[in-house]
Amino acid sequence: MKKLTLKDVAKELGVSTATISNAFNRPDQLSASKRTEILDACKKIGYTGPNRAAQILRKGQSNIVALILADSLDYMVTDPVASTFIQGVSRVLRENNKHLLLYAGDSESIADVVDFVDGFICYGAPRNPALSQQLNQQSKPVVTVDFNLEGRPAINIDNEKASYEIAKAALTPGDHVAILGLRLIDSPSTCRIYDNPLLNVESSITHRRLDGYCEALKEVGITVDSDWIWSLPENDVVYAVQAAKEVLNSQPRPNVILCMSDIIALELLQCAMSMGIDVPGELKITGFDGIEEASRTRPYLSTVCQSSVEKGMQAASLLLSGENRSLSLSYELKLGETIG
Amino acid sequence: MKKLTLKDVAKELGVSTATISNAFNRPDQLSASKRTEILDACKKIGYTGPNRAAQILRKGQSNIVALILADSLDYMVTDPVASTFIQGVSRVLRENNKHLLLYAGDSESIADVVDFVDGFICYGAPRNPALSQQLNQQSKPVVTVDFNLEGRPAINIDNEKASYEIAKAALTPGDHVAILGLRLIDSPSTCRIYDNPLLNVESSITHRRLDGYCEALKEVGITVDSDWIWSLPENDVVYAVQAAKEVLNSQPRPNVILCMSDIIALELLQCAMSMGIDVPGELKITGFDGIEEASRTRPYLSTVCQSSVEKGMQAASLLLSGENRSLSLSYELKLGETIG
DNA sequence: TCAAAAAAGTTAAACGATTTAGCTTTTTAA
DNA sequence: TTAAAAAGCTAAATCGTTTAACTTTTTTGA
Repeated sequence: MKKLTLKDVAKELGVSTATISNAFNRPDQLSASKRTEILDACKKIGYTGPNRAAQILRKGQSNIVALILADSLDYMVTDPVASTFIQGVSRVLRENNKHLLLYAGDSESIADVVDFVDGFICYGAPRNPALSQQLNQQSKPVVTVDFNLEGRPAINIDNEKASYEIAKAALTPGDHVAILGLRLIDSPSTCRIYDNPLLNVESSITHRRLDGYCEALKEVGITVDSDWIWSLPENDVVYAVQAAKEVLNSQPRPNVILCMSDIIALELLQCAMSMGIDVPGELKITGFDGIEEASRTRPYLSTVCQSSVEKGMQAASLLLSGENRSLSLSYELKLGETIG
Repeated sequence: MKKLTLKDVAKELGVSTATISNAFNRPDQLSASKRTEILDACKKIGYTGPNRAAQILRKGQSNIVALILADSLDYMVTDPVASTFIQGVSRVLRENNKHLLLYAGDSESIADVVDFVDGFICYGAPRNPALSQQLNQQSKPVVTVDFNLEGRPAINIDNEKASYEIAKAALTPGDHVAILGLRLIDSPSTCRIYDNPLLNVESSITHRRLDGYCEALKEVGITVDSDWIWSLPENDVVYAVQAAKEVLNSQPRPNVILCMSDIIALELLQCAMSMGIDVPGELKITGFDGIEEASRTRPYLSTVCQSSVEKGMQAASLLLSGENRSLSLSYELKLGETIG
């Protein structure tokens, strides 16, 4: 049996399609009695309401929000920071009867969805820079997180300040310092910077973090050559392990390593311990993010805690509100046992 | 400036709308020369292709697949098992240019999306049983995972057999056994079964697992009273901690505890160790799932390993293929240090 | 009591495409 | 040379709603 349409129902009840439509969408447009009469009849004959596909076309509204994650979903979905972010987003969307479409930041284009979604939340700089452009050229609302898009509302913490502070807390004059960074250069594999040009992603948060570290280093009177800076292509355990081994086997071994994420820091910590290196005696480690696991290790990690759930909730709220203001969220320094 | 429509383009180029449409969708319907001419012109005037919302209505196809997760997204997105499943799904969808809509299993209804999605993947029994009914009544393709829906293709491992095997490996005649189960009864909080009626979710995998345990217990000649069986409402750390404390403080303390998930088992393990209980000397523990963390603990967990990524990939492939066959995936017993 | 205002419904034109059937024109086959 | 087949294109119907504009009926207030 074919699915009923609004037209069928109208014919059946001997009223116009507009009236049926109004019964569902605009109660003020008809008498209460007629409305309940219609709704009851619909239930009886098995009409569950206006077809959503048609509604989307006609109203130009789908109740679907696209969440553009920086990289392929493959990486992102299992990342603890990203997935708690998704958690926050989904919580608010749900409260507002919106639906969540996950979109990979390394996609070719947003053309596939831009016509029907109600808006975008963009989490991190999309791996494919074309997406940023496309996002900015289209007219649906966008909220960016950990990333900036000219003229669009953004949600961030002050990455530079936070990195400065955590670095400052870890550093002592004379330290030999290494930095394990994220996407600082454009390479698909983990590598030391050497003379590679820094990736110029517009207001990338990892560059902000680097700036913060450098500020602190300068203040303490330490210089770090670019070959003591690593760049991992993804915030993933695989790359973290590799980088950890590399840095710990480099001569002379650094006694402070600043990591741009907890994932990296934890892997480094584990690697160091398995090599019998004393943390924080011989090696101090700092992370970034404040994931749960970071407080369960022994010694527990020094890191910058930011609430991803909060970020997600704020992002979704901001998008739904339609306002165009940006938000700077708070963070918290957690000075743990890995810096003594 | 308003967005261009196919009609505008047709007028501009002096051809019919059908031709423009064909240029984008059915190359065989026009000459190659005309096609490139049209496509070039479109690029020039800034027409990016047919409006997707209109396409969805007209074609009845959106390239969107809804993934219904058992519970609220809030719980599910951060669950390691669920999120690796999502990873698998997203990988295959991406390869096929499909998009992923996340849908909560505790939603009121699927009416919001059923009209426009191309199909459903249902991961676990939806918290709201009405969804199962609605899923079965509608005509779009559905693939179920860790859960069965009459007449629909399903993907599972043999939960009963796997549980039987892991239990068998852990048990010795005379053991005092407890079971930490999942959603065995209908309660929003962690509780012992006592005389509560078992939840009768049609072919719930956790009941299968219980059956497997019981089979093994019977064979070894052990009986387990229902008050030594716990039921957690969610596979979440919070409930796991609570249950762990409860069971470890019960008198007489069991010396074997069978857990229906690794999350539960790991929390139990940690709790036991902090209480100074010797594992596996005084207490043997088994888990279920084979999450990564389970192999990183010391002693490492005995569990049933199943590949969630694989499950996700198979589910998506099956859905896209349109076939109606079910799949029984393989699993692997990992007999670790927690059972000695 | 009566004009004006408000309420309740209806009509018909969008929304922006796809697709079938049919009409020309060109190519092929005999 | 001509009939048949193929290619290329168009007109018009359709997908299932929403909504602006309009008509008719009811209510209101002076």
